[in-house]
Amino acid sequence: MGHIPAPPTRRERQREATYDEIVTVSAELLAEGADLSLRAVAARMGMTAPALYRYVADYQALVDLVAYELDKRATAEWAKEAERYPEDDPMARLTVACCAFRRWAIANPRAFSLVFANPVASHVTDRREALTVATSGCYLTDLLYQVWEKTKFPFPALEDLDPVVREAVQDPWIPAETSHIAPEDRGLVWIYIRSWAAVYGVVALEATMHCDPRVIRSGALFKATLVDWLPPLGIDGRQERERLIAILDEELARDRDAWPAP
Amino acid sequence: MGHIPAPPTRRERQREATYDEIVTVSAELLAEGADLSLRAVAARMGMTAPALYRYVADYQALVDLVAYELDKRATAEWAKEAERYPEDDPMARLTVACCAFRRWAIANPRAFSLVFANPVASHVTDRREALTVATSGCYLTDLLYQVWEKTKFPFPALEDLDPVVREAVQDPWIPAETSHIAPEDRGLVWIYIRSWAAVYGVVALEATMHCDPRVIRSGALFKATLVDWLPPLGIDGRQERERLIAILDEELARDRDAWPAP
DNA sequence: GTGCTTCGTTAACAGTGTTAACTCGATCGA
DNA sequence: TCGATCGAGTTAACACTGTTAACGAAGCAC
Repeated sequence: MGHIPAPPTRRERQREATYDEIVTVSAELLAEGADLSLRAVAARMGMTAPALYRYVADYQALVDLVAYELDKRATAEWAKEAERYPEDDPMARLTVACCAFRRWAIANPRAFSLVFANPVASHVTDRREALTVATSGCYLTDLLYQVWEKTKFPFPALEDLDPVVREAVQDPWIPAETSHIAPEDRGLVWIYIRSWAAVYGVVALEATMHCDPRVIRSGALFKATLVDWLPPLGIDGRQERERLIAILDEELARDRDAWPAP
Repeated sequence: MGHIPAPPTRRERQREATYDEIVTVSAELLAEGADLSLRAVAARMGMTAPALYRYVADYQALVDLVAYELDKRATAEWAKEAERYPEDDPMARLTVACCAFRRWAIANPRAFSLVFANPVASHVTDRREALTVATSGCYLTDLLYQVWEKTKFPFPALEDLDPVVREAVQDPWIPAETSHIAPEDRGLVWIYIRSWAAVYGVVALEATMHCDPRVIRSGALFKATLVDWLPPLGIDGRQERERLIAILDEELARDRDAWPAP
């Protein structure tokens, strides 16, 4: 009891730093369009490939590690962008965060594939569990919860849900903090899932380029998808609606400036 | 003039058969959970790997070939299912086809990734062009067109569209037959794109398992997404709506029976 | 039959993940 | 402080991958 959290010894700090370098180097490789390989990562770190086995069990573990950390770093990026708007304006923050997510995905398609399109093999429970703590999911759903606290938008009652879904929202296996949601309000989780499916869909379509490049540049598809979600999230008033659309447009304009011309 | 279409010589037939075997064998490999490799394909065909270079330029070409053909075969599958409903009932056919698409994606996640999540590199025009003739896209959009012919559901006027989008729908780079759509009706293509994004999103989420398995089994997320699209497609009447939902439920029930228990 | 083309072979190279055996240095207990 | 221990890293090797080059053996055309 009263344990001091064990001051990290020198070796532990070194080890932690190595882990950090692994994911940083991996991110570099992905950004350069190369593909992630143990040997490439090791080489760029000035090591030989087998040395990496001191840090990851196998290649898949490397991928998982990098995916998890990239998700974390990307989320920090979005959160920072979102903080341009005040804490008591979660809807603005959510809008900005979604745009930042999309921007990140399109700028780093390989990283996106790694984190969000990396097929989860049948029942490898480790990877499932890793998914349920994904930083990005928790961040976005938390923002959505804050929106709900303000607008109290409607969500389906538990008894209106498909029984299986009811069970799923009561004991969710998704990356979201749900412990603070009252049991009778768990229908809210269904909104989490549905809205995530919507933005995930467009972003995946755009990031993998399975979409007209001009449509991607314009951002119109993404915008339309987000705008459709305003009423269900309790944004009814014309004024508030237009305020958010303005924020959205502003973010999308930033993208067009940032990306190179085709 | 009056050319007989050059009767396929023996060699040509042989070659065609070899191509067929390549994609069949590739499909087998993917279905078994193995990953697509030149050597594995060649071995299973009783050949050595370099021999495949007589048929494909390199590995990426193999992937593209297999992706294109799998898409074609899968589409034929969906179309066959859809034909259980009469030709003058395109909405029923579309519903069934979407369910068949989802069923196929979840049953063959690797094939799905190959065809629909395979990132198309920056501006390799060949692959872009291949995408614009994808059989599945043409089939589904054609069904959607038939629905429009019946219900005349509304679509945005050209001048209401983002200028870039307007250009995109007038000269579309998407897998859809658009030549028969009157120029002033090209706003319809925007519906093509948006509805495709919606179903693609859910199916991608489910096929890559980035989703609660129970939600996948229940089919509720997919159902909700499709149901949301009924009104925009001109399905307003309660009767017609319930008829289609019944069809939808029936298809989803089939899935639950077909898949193994978790 | 003589050429030419096409299909397939073997051999080899560079790259991948992965394991085993080994070295060197830091850390810790006596 | 000495000696044991553990941990990070090495090299060598194996079984894979895509890919090229050089070669052989069929089929087809004249």
